[in-house]
Amino acid sequence: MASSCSESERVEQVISELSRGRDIADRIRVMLRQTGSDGSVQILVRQLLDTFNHSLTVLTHAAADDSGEVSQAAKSEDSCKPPPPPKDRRGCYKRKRSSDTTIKMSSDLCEDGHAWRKYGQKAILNAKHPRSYFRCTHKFDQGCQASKQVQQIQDDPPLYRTTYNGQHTCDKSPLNHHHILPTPPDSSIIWSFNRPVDSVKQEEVQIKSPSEDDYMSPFLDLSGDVYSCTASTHSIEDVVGSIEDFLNFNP
DNA sequence: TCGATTTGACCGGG
DNA sequence: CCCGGTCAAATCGA
Repeated sequence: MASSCSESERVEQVISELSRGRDIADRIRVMLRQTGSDGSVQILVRQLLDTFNHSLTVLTHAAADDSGEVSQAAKSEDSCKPPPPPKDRRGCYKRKRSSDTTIKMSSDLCEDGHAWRKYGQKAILNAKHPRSYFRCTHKFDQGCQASKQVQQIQDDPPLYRTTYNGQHTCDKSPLNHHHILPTPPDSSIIWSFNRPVDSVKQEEVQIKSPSEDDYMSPFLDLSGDVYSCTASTHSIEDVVGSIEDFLNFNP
């Protein structure tokens, strides 16, 4: 892992190229449908689309994992502070399972329409930059369970990964945030891992989809460089793991 | 003064 | 036992 910075840049380029390939394949699929072409050809094109989507998923995951190689030499112990009083916080919180998680890759920290309150920051092993933890400002007054993590995964150009957890149940405008971004999302990649009962996200898919047919890939492709993946029964790790297995046949 | 952020400690899953 | 996620006291700033 000597040159992971340039490596992540290359990964981004590959992601971009794969996106184009996926779009082209998608257009071919539409044309085949319109011309009533051979069903077996359509299946092949569908598989091609899946391959593009799988590859994009793996690369995004790899870019995130690979984004740092720097030492965690920031563990400086402060010895000049008085010892804090002992606190018993056993059982004071439960770690959440990663259900209903949306990962957004973005070149800037654009506003998503919700009020967030930062509650923590942590240096992550093998990551250059610390990860910041946010929860909805209305967590306590309205019980909103939404939270997000933001981590810079690349320096030049800056690339941020924002992981959204949970749904906003607060009064603020719910969940149109992908559509009300002040800047066009063409520099972002959004991966949504949702259950099919998640009507809000499904609506998002419908809005973004080019209103076509009944393409039944588990990977729903959206317009532009925004992608969504529906994982009906799997966790993100399961999906990514199976994709990685799949890609072992396509190195 | 009060809400937001920072930061080190604590907890628990893997 | 390591490391990521969360808590909460200290600090900041409007």
